[in-house]
Amino acid sequence: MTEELPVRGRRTTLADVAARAGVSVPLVSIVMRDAPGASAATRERVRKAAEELGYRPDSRARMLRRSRTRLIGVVFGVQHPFHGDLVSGLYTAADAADYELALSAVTPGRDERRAVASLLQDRCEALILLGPALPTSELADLAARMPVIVVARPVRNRAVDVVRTDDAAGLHLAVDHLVDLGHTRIAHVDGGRAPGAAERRRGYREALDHHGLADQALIVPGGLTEDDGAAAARELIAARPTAVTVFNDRCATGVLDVLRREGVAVPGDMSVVGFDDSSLARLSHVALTTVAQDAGRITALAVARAVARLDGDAAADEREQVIPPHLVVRSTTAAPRADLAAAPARRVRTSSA
Amino acid sequence: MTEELPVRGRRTTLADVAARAGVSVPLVSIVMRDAPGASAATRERVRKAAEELGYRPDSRARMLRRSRTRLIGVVFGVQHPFHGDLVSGLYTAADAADYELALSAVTPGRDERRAVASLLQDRCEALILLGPALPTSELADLAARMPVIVVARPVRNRAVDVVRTDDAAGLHLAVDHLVDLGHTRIAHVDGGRAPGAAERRRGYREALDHHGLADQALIVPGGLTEDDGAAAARELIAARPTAVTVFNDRCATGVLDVLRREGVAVPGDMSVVGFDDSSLARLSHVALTTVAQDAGRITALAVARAVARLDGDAAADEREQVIPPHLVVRSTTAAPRADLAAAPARRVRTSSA
DNA sequence: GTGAAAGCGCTAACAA
DNA sequence: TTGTTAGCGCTTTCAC
Repeated sequence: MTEELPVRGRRTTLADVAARAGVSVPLVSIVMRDAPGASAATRERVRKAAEELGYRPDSRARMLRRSRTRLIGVVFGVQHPFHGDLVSGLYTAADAADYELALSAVTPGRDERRAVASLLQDRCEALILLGPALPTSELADLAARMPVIVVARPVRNRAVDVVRTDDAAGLHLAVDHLVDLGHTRIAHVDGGRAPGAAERRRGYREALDHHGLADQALIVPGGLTEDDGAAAARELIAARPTAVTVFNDRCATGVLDVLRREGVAVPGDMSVVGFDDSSLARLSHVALTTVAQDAGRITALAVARAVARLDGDAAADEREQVIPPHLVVRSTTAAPRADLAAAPARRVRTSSA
Repeated sequence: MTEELPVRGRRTTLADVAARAGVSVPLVSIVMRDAPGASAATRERVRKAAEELGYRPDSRARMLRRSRTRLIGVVFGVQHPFHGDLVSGLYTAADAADYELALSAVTPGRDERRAVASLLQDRCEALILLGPALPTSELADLAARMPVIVVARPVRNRAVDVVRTDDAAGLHLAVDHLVDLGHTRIAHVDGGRAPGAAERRRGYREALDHHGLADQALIVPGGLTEDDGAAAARELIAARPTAVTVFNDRCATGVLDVLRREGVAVPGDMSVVGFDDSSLARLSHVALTTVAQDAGRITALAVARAVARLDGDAAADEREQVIPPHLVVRSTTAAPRADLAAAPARRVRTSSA
């Protein structure tokens, strides 16, 4: 308790603790690491000395000396809310596996290459990249040096491991749900060239096809942001499907906002389904029906895979792990109104009374 | 270009490069650091060897050897969008000052204490804490060990440096703007115990007072999230001010959404001002009038202060740097409707036609 | 301009 | 159980 905080200046080292406890340096090391090879009495004394000096081990020196650093590098986008969920999960998983995480952010002024380079200098043993935009060839080059786990982006290359949500299955869930409610004219606002967008488009088409609705397919160009959704909403208002699946929750929020402002009731006149189950979707006043990615499972698998590669296990395993999403039904989906279900598009304006 | 990527396994070291170039290890070190003391010819040869081997310096060994690590630790909240802007700015500023950043995230499962502890082990020379919730006493303890710069939270303790937006001034700007437009009944949705909330409340009161509107003050309990705003909106609908200043943009978004859904036109029936100028506010379909924090300036000053403390400069300077915000006028504020400006509250429902 | 020797803080291997 | 010796990859004297 009486941690006598050392003045700013030279750090307290093992040698300081050793001197104070009257033992050798390696013995202190043994005690600090809880390694076998010291008597209970010594441990006691050493711990006390360390506490009194406010000693903190130097992870750099430790990693330098050990052959292993037990350090996993993580590249994430500082703007992307879902990456926040993933980073949280990664910490938990790494902790359980007794690994440390080194975070490196991608920002408007710092690209992925720089983010990766700094992690290489830090001597990370493996890299976990969240939704990277790097070309496959560079990912493969990296993977030649160290285990690389790509999260939330499909990569066709056997050198890297991939953990991602089954995006196509997610759209099947969404479309099936809407069809169950009685919808037949279901549009899709896509994500352009964003990671996962192609799979979601494909899932949408497949699902419509599966229900014999292929000729009703309508794909509206969208994107990742609320603004993209807002723009897409204007097209939706013209085309008037009774339901729409949207690339992600942010985009869906933009859709919702414009729809409502233009007098199109949701879900009365149009049902909307998002993707991600981000905090946006959960907001009580938004209450967006959405496809949830299992961030906890994805991150656990990503770390597990990194650890397996490092330990040399499972080297022949499947390279890609595709995690099924699940549907979270909230308040933006409902059965189509009787007069809309079959009839062609018409202009509708609901009084909210 | 022909970077012959070494197989996974032992890292390439200075010794490898030295052997390949046919020189000694220290000489390679000199070349890699661009330090004086090597002939042009040697530099050329060494660089070539390093490139061919794909050599990357080991930052841990380097920091261990140098007395200085030139490493600044940053604690940020992975959920908070504004922290993303700040982290971006910090990277830029650190880069310019030739410092590295070590990021440590606060997540639902990882508290500030842990985040700080890991940075201490990494031998950071200074700590920048974004909106920390740690008690002042702990901040002071930390500051006894190393320079601590707190961003976006006022701290009454001479041991730590603080860089923050002038929250009170921000509310003056907002209220002045609304008064200029002709509003007299201006409410405030507050941020509860969030960092900065008290100052914003105070600024709101002061500004009203300054305009002789103190008796019109109405503070509605709010919070940081959209949901908090949604809840507050219900109270606003009952009280019917003609304008409202809201703790932050997220909360303001919740307010906006509920107001509009309940048929209260913005800015027709009620003007709304946010705080932060987050990406939310900038969205074209939201177009929120808001008080902008100068993230670039805040982060530049935070890094500059950390560097100054480390270099021993300016040790006697002011401990707290308060940055003036500025108002960004968008589309959620306008003059009050003639019948609302003076008249007491009444129920209004606008047809959007 | 270049190389040899020492040491940052720590841990692994061995000896006592 | 404990101490001694060596060395991780790098930078810093200090000779040559």
